[in-house]
Parts: sequence; structure tokens; C-alpha cells
Amino acid sequence: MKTEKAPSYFDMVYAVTASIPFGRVTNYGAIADFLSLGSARMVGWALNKCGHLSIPAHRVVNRKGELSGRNQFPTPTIMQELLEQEGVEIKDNKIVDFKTHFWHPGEYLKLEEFIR
DNA sequence: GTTTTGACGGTCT
DNA sequence: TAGACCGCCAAAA
Repeated sequence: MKTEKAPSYFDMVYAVTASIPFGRVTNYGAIADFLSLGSARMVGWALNKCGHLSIPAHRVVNRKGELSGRNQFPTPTIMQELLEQEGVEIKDNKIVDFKTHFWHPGEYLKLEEFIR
């Protein structure tokens, strides 16, 4: 039996994404680097699989601040709508002042909390 | 078992 | 400054 088995990056991405504070956004590379996944694609791929879960995946965007995964949502506008409700202004499916709303994973979290 | 795709990022030209 | 290429790891066909 697996007792001390580290959770899959799949589970880590969920934890980090679900830990994004209200009104904040982050990018795939930040999560990938925080979890030491080595590739931002893993994050996007994981979120794609978890697209059916109730996690604030709309707060995760690509490095350019674009709502890349909006197409995976029930509606391509739900992502923008949710972000606007959180006080994040969206322009042409892109986040305005992305770096201003940018949130660094681990800023209030500890990687140890996930790798335990 | 091999090949292609995928909600990306960084570096090079 | 902008555009293009490669690299990362994993899953599905």
C-alpha cells in the first residue's frame, strides 16, 4: 500500500488553483514552477481534466494574461464574467493590469503543504 | 509500442 | 520589438 506517496501534480494543481485568493489571478508557469512540475503544459493539461470540478480555474491564465482556456468552459464568456465579478477587468479576453492582479503561488502557501 | 496533441514558457534569431 | 522554435510531461488514439 502506498502510505507516503506524494500526490500527483494533478492533485497539486487543484490545491493551488483552489487556493488562489479572491480577485487574484495566476499563470500556468507560476504554478508549474511552484510545484516544480517543469512544464506549464502539465498545469493546463491537469486543469483540462479537472474542468468538470468546481475550482476557480477561471483565475488561471497564460503568461500573456489571456483567457486561453475560456474555450473549455461551458461558455467562452463565463471566464470573463467571473473575473469581472471579482474586480478583475477584462479587455478582449485579456486581463487588464495582469501583473497587478497577478498572484504568486506560495505567497501565502507552502509547497510542503502539498507534497506531504 | 509509437505518434500526436495539449487551457504554456522561455530563449533564440 | 516581434516572430518562430524548441522543450516539458502525460494521456489518448
